[in-house]
Order: sequence, then C-alpha cells, then structure tokens
Amino acid sequence: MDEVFKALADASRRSLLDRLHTRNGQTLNELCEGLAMTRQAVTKHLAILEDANLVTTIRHGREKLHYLNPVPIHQIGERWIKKFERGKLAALGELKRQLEKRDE
Amino acid sequence: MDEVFKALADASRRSLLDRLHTRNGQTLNELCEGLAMTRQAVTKHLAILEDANLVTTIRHGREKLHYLNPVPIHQIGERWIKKFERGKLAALGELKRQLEKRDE
DNA sequence: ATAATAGGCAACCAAATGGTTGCCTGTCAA
DNA sequence: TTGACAGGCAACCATTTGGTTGCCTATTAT
Repeated sequence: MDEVFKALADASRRSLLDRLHTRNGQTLNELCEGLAMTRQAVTKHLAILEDANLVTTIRHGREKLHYLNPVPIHQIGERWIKKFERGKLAALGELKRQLEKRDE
Repeated sequence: MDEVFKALADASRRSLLDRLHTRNGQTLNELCEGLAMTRQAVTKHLAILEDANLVTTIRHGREKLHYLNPVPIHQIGERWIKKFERGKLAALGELKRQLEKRDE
C-alpha cells in the first residue's frame, strides 16, 4: 500500500496513468511523446509504477506494451479513503464547534 | 491536489491522520506520544498536512489543537479514483486478452 | 515571580528522488 | 546482413526529504 501511495505522489507518474487510461497498451516511446523528459526518465517512472503493481507490461518482440492495472487504485479507495468517509460529517461538526468557540 | 498526494505519500503522515481520525483535536505533544520521532519531526509532518489542508489547527492558550479535515481525502476519491473505476473491467479484460495471447 | 510546560525557529545532515548523458543489447526490415 | 529502431543499464548530478540537535518564546501554575 505504501508503494502505491508513493507511486501516486508524483504528477508525472499520475499523468502516465492518465495516458494509459485513455489508451491502454502503449509502448515506452509512445508514452514518451510530447513529454518534457528523456526516455530514461520515463522508464524510471514506469518501473516505479510497475513495482507498485499499477502497471503491467508485456514484451512483444522488441516492443514493451504497458497496461494500466486499476486494482491498487481501487483498493486505496476501498481500504483507505472509505475509512475517512465514515465520521466525515461528525469531524466537520466538531471542527465547526471549535472554530465557533475560538473567541472565548 | 498535488500537495495532497504528496502529503499522503508518507506513512508517518498517514498514521498521524489515523490518530486524528480516532481522536480529533489533539495537541502536538499528544500526537508525539509513542512515536519513534522527535517532536520537531512531527511538527514538520503536521506542517505538510496543514499545507495540504488535511489538518486544521486552533491555538488555545499555549496549546495547538489539530483537527482532521477529511475533505481533500474525499476529493481524491471523487475526482481522481472514480475516474479509474470507470472502465476498470474493460481494462482488466483487455489485459487478460493480452496475457492469453502472450505465447503466440 | 519563577519554574515548568507547549510549541517555534534555524542550522545542519544523510539518504532518497527525479533527472541527465553515454553506451550497450536485442529485434526487425531492406 | 546490416542499419535502424525499441528498449535496458549504469554512472553521475542537483534538489528535496525526513530527520536531528540546540536554543528561543509564550503561556500557565505554584
């Protein structure tokens, strides 16, 4: 889980996920197009995404196709974010109370 | 949004949010209890959480109370994670197809 | 008044991060 | 078969990050 959060912390990596979300199964060079980064930098980002299991790759001849794996993202939502949904209203209510009694 | 992702990338910071989730409105020293970190390290983490608007503070005499703000977490879920929910099954189906034809 | 308590500020440090350049390997097409 | 293309490896670099120690300020309680 920690690896996923760390992988998602970088905007370049999130935009790579976005690119795979709009078109899945791209090669490294395709993913590089239009980015202000060298191919090697993108390789490193993709490696981090792969380690976090957010991207799966398949070699096909000399090409390496990259596929988005949405499962860890889904798990962050289910296992982590939902925990903070419960009691969200309660927390906000408490915060409001505190803010109101600030000038005591 | 980027600040929130960056703030959530660190396990210590996530555990501080957890602590505030179980008991809201704690002081700095309370949040330090039992952690293998100096008070100053915790201060820095809390500052990052505050910059990301994940924590709000209220001075009360010489004490500074820390309150969890669950809104940015909720937004990550709504604005970002949900985007990847759509088409999740499609993506997995495509991945499965690719994996199956791997041995051609 | 004064000591204890809660927190803030700043300098410093090692390690991790995000990026580069240079070169090498494997695969495909002419 | 040989050049072009897709990608991999490794060394190197600057900056950011997560942490420390030392000292200072403000508030509270005795």
